[in-house]
Amino acid sequence: MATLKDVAKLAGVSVKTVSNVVNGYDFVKPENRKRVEEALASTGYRPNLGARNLRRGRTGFLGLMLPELSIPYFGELAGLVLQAAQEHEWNVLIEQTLGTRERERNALSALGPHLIDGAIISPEALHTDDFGDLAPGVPLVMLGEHVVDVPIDHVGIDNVQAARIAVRHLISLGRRRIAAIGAHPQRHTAAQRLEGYHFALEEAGVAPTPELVLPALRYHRANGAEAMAHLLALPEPPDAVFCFNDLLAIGALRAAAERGVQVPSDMAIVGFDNNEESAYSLPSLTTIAPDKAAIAQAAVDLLRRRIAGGSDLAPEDVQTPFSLEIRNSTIA
Amino acid sequence: MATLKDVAKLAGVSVKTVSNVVNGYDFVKPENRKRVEEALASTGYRPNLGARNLRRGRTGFLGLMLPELSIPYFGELAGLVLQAAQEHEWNVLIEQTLGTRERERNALSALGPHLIDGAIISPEALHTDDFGDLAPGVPLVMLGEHVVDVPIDHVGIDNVQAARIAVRHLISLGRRRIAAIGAHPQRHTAAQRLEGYHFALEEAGVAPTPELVLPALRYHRANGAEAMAHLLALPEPPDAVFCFNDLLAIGALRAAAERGVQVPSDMAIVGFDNNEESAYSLPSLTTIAPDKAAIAQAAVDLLRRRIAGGSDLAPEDVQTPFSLEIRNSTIA
DNA sequence: TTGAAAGCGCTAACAT
DNA sequence: ATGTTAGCGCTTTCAA
Repeated sequence: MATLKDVAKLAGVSVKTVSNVVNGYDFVKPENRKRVEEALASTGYRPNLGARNLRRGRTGFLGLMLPELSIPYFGELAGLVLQAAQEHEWNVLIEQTLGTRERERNALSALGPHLIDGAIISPEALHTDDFGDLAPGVPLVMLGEHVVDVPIDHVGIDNVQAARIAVRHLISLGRRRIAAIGAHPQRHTAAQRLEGYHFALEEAGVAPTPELVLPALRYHRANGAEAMAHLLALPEPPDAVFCFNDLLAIGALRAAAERGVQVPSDMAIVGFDNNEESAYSLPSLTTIAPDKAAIAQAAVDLLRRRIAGGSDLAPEDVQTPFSLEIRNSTIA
Repeated sequence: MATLKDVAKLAGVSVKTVSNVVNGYDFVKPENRKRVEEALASTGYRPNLGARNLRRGRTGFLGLMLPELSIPYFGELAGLVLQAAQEHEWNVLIEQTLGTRERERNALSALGPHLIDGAIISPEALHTDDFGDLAPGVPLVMLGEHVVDVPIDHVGIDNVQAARIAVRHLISLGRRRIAAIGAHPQRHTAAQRLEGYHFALEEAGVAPTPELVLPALRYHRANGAEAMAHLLALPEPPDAVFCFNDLLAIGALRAAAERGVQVPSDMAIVGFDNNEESAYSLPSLTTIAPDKAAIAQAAVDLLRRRIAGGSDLAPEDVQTPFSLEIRNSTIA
């Protein structure tokens, strides 16, 4: 592998001149520039990024901490973050945490400042205190969950409002016995979506029914199926369900089908996330569709701002748009 | 950020001794070891990986080139590769190509030897010649597609056999008019699966019907729906379809449902990949289930072997196991 | 067992 | 406009 020195020797100039050419410094004698460019081409020179970054004091990497790539929402999001980062010549290092606090803490401290210039994190179980032993100086952007008392940048949608719109849609369809699947004692987003759910019920004058609010330990398809099975075994089952994500909804859809419950006539279902698969389920899923590209873009932009601007900037909270995607799980 | 030097000064020893402790070198005087460990702890020292790797001549990174993280198969696979790589203290750098030759070539040359120790690539459109201008010296493992005349390691399943088993399953169910969705002029795996399809028909004494073999430009849900719509418009539609991946099958499922065609009674459907979502579709999808964890593991192992052993080793071809997952899209 | 020092490839301050 | 050189933080050879 050719080094700057090799190229310099071949072109008969100093490393400085070669470095100047490589880095697009303007003031190089045309003749020298030409010789250098030829030498560059003939050696197939490629800068050693490790060395460059060592010298520059940056790494060229962004960290992306998320629960699991196999979860559609995160797979889709990660793809978009990769694209947004690529536009600024950042490579992205993905760290999977499986949503456990233990691994989230590890990831947080593993993302040392030597390895990355900044990180986008999508925590699920992290506590406020976990940010204490964090390597300082690593710019962070938090996605989704919003741990309020940690002063870092945040990108997400208005979960309360989104949930409210989802449930309002069910109410507009004449449903009154509306369940919720996905309550979770620790998760902030769960609390917000639950709040939106209650909000919508209240503004429609529907009394809340605690037995219709089901928890979900994890937000996988199996959990949704389980919860729906439970609801259908109730003396008086609901006529609609708002699921806190699409996977829960897909699971609910299956549990309903297995029991011969017709969706949407007997039971309307709304999800959250707009996974690609949700447009193809049978019936297709009505869901809240966050603008994932906007989330990825905002996260990368926020990181750039903070890497450039330093830690004295006040933490920002960017709200990205979303929409309600109406499909056949609520309207035949 | 504390450096080795800082720690050495604090502990009153040389950097060498600190380095010895950090790297687990055994022969350090217990007393010094203790002092160093204390200094390490009190400074919160973290090695600068860039510097370490610069010195060691390795980077600590693995490249992973794939079409798109939002495609479930690749999302799931990427997650498993990350896990396998983590066991050997490798970070993984993911490069998305969207399956275009252009971007696959770029990715290949971008994965310079300075950046990564080796790469796992899952090409879709790459030609043999594209490997020519490849930075040499970068150990490569190819997944899925098997460009035969490029001498690099390969991991995959026996596609011919898998397809044969899938179609044989349909035949065992009494189906005789069996379509295939996913033919593609350039893709090697498509050719193999088609071969297995023909193989199974032949050994059952079923005459092949060219009009039942449908191409798919891309392997997305929409393409499957389109192809199925085409098949159902035929004067004599098939009674079964073998789709070259699960996304095509999910699309086919939907197109069938939209036209009131009952699956599996009127039409049996088999997929390929065993995406997580396929266990939850309605009906659930019978599919070929490759052992993705085994693929990820084998790829990382092969890379380790080659990074250690050099380029003189003969290219290996590892076949990983798979199974036929029978669900309700073929048997009610 | 440990210290001193070279050097990985690069950038940039300084000198010319 | 370009050459010389220090030094980023680390590992490792050589000497002691």
